[in-house]
Amino acid sequence: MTRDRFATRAAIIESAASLVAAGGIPHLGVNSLADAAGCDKVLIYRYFGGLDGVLAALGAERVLWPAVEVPPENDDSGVSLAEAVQSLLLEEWAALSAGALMLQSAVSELESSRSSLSPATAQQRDEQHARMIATLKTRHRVPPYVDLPALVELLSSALTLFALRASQTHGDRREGSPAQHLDPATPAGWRRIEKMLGAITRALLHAEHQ
Amino acid sequence: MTRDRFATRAAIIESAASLVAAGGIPHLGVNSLADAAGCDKVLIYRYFGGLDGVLAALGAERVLWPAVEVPPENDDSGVSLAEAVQSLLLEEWAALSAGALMLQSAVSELESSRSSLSPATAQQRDEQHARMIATLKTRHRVPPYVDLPALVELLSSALTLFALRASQTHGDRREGSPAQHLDPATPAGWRRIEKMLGAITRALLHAEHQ
DNA sequence: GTTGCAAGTCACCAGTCGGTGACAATATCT
DNA sequence: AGATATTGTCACCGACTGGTGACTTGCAAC
Repeated sequence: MTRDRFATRAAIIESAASLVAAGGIPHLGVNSLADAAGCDKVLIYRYFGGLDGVLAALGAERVLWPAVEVPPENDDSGVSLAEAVQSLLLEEWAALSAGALMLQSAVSELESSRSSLSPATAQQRDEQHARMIATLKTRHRVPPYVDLPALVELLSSALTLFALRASQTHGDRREGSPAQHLDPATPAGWRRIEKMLGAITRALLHAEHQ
Repeated sequence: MTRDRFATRAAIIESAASLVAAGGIPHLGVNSLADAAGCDKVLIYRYFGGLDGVLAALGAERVLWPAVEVPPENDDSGVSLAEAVQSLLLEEWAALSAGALMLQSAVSELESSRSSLSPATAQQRDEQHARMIATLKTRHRVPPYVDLPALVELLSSALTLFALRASQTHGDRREGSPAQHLDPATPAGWRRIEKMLGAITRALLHAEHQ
């Protein structure tokens, strides 16, 4: 072992990230973390003061909420505000679904055993949405009667829950679903959700509407 | 102790319900459950085969998802389809927020440590939504171009996530939120969400639209 | 009453958890 | 070189976990 404090510190955080991504925060323990990082568990207490310190450091230097970027420079090239909002939300959903650590940190907000990751996640999400709305407002005219932050928050929450549920149903599709039933984890079901998303944004954000 | 198998069985399930409601499924253990139920833990294995059996029994005989009822008999008395959908969703949200066991079982769907409560929750939710849509369709004319199940699923998911997040933020409001920020756990923020909900249902479900 | 079976209790197992003190090895500075 | 402070290792602690076998208590049928 190279006696390098920064290196082992980084190894601990790295291992914590992958362990959390794999099994969730409740399954993260001092022993397993030290084992995965290839160091002794006493170093976790020395460097971070305990597991919670590791999670705090993890939240401080990792991306816990997808940072979607508004596509550059085609300000008014035919793309409407409704389409822009929809595509941003779908991008956020895709990035969230693909990032196991993001998914787990999103779940950590909801668990009764709170961790230091939860506030970091909430803050990153808020900042990201604020940035998204700010750039949208500079590039499109937002009708004054529509509450864009509320709309984004509502739709983003719905998509987030879909992503969380989908991440837990791996092939164990439940049968007996009536034809009427809609399952976002199914391609057909997801297409309906996408269509509904488009319908909502179009109905609310098109200027000719009320 | 009254040597009554059914009584102790019921006591175990009852204690399991309150323990889960209080601390979540991950905090439910054989020892604590037996202690709370006032019986020996070996009975848990004898009667249910283990903790998972208790959770399965719990899911089978408890309400894990609010069963909101369509208000009776005022079919066309001025209440529009949009208003009906909105009020049903708000009722569902209120019932979900008030039921600790419901909240915890909803979280259990998202945890990596799956339990036998998750499928029961999902099934109850599906059935409830299907019933809600069915009665809505009999009492109101639903425009053919609108996918009512998808709309309900999307809005219900958003409200569910709001309820889950709110149940975990007990007074530890985070500061430094910009004026632009929207927090559903705040009265003002929640009012904006409600308004947005109304705007969406109205924009999509009013016949004169599109 | 006496017998038999189910209900309930107790003691214990092996394993894991988080956490700590004493110690060895290495790097750094004089 | 030697002295010192830091980095890493090891062994151990008490507490708790899920789980099981051997036991005692009580009800109910005979």
